[in-house]
Amino acid sequence: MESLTIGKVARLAEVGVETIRFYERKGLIDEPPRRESGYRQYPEDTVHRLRSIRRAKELGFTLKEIKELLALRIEPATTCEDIRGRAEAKISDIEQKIRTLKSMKEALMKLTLACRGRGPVSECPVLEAMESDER
Amino acid sequence: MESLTIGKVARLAEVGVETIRFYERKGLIDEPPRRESGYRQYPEDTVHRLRSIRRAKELGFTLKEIKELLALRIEPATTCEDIRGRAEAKISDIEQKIRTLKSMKEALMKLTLACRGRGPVSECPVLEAMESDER
DNA sequence: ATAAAGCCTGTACTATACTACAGAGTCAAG
DNA sequence: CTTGACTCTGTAGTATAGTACAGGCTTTAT
Repeated sequence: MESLTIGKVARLAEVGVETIRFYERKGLIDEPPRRESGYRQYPEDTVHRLRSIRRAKELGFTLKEIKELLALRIEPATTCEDIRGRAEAKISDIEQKIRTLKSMKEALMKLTLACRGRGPVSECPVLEAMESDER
Repeated sequence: MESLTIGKVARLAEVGVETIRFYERKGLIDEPPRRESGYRQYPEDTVHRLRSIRRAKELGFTLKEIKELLALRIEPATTCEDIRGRAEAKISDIEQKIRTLKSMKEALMKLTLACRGRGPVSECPVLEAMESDER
């Protein structure tokens, strides 16, 4: 078990040192043990957690939501019912996101085809796609 | 062709009046014509545009990106090549998002199954999924 | 005709998610 | 054993995306 300084973790996870301390304050990562000097000592898997957070962020989840997602693993098994409920809610959330992304993708593909064929692109299929996804 | 006041548009699009003016300043929606009194007069399709913007935002696109997406329709046909390039870039972007969302969804489904079966949920499949999606 | 509701500009404030110091102590390579 | 890179806490500043007035004119319903 190697242990890493904050700077090393930052470099490996491709985030800023300040970001790590910020996430710690926000409860997204655990407070790591310290040496006598006060320096934080991180286990290697913190790097993965940070990368996970970054990825989830790119998907449009807020830090608050990400915290919830990550919390699903550490909750005691006694609240299993609740965990399942929350996981299922996240699943429909994700499914909705996928559906909307798919229709946007199709719209964009139509657009590129129209471009390829040199046809007129007066109407906006992107807009259409996003509009047709109303619930 | 009905024309709508800002308040009506806001109600129909389910956004705030201030948000519409904000989007106008940011160039996400066109400056509408005004009456003599200075009141904005919107065409009906502004409502759809606003809903589109809201949906794109939920997918993790920033206003800047949304502006780009919307701009794809109004660019003159002369830059067709460029439009196609940008559309294709957005498509791979979207595909990546979909892939990551799918693996998150699968992870969450595993989690709910584990819960259903009352099995131990010590490891975090959500985290795993997000981690295994590294490029 | 008058009052409530709506709209105008402009500025200021909020939440989220960082990012950047300041000032002081710590570590490690030559 | 020093010096430069690193870390600490704490506070302040930035970008994004709104949100909330203030003070004043306009519409509309009664």
